[in-house]
Amino acid sequence: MLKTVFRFSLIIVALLVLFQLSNASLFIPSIPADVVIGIGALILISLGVYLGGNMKKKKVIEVSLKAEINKEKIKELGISQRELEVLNLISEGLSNQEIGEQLFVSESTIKTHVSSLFVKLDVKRRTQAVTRAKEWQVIT
Amino acid sequence: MLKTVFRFSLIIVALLVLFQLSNASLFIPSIPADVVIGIGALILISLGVYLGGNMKKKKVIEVSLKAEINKEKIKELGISQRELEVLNLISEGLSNQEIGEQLFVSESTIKTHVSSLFVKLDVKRRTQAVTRAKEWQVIT
DNA sequence: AAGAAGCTCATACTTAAGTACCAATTTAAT
DNA sequence: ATTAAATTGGTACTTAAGTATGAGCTTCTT
Repeated sequence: MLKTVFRFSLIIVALLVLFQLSNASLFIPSIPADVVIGIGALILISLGVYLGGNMKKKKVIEVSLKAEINKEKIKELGISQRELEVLNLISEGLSNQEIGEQLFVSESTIKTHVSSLFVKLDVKRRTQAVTRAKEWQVIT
Repeated sequence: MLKTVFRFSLIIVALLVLFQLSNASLFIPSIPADVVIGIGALILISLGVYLGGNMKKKKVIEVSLKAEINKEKIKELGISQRELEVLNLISEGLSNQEIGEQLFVSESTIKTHVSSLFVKLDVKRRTQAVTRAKEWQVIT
């Protein structure tokens, strides 16, 4: 927001400078008006490139960051908080036992969560679960 | 390339139009010079935004597309063509048997490739292999 | 020609993954 | 307070994954 204000200020300043220059050129014949206009044009184009570039950049970054997790989809699938944790650890390549150790529960519990996840994601294997979950933006 | 030429043509045309306008304003007092300059400035800034926007856009897209596969890394790890195929199918969630069917070889062969891959990627499980391979840009 | 590397396949084995059922406990919602 | 959902855990079982080893075959290089 502050940056936007800053940019508009820049535009205004640039315009004022341009007006001053044009007035000067009209009263000082030693500097041709064409040269002044040319310089002004270059400055304005540069300014436009700067402003436009930043705008586009932000847009792209926002898009790539927004494409992360779809909470509605998770709810729609009925995936619980705990299941989501397990799913993320699966995607990191951990075994059921390792996941159990990390979450301080037994391997049996993890197996229950995993089986439940497979039903909700409609898959048969954990590798499939990972790709499917990324497809559906359940994980990143 | 053609687009670049087109853009520069646009710049030149815009400059010429601006010069004409400025000349006209100097001889036709009914139109204040300030107004002409203001309009010209707006046109130039718009042009700059358009040009700069496109440039940045291309840059970002190139970066996001370039971050795909690191062939040198694959060579460095000594991963063969066939192993790479198997690795990609693993990342898609296929079982050893399914991979064998898809590549018209036995499950035994796939197991051999998989074990070989695990050594090269320094992992113990196929889920780990996928995350490691993506880390190292061996697959996308 | 001989060796190296890649691809293939098999057997035998161990381990992890996944399924099916059941059940106790906790937590959140009605 | 009662129902429903979530979390936890167990047993018993089947299936897939992964390891180890050996071997035949092709291709490419030296």
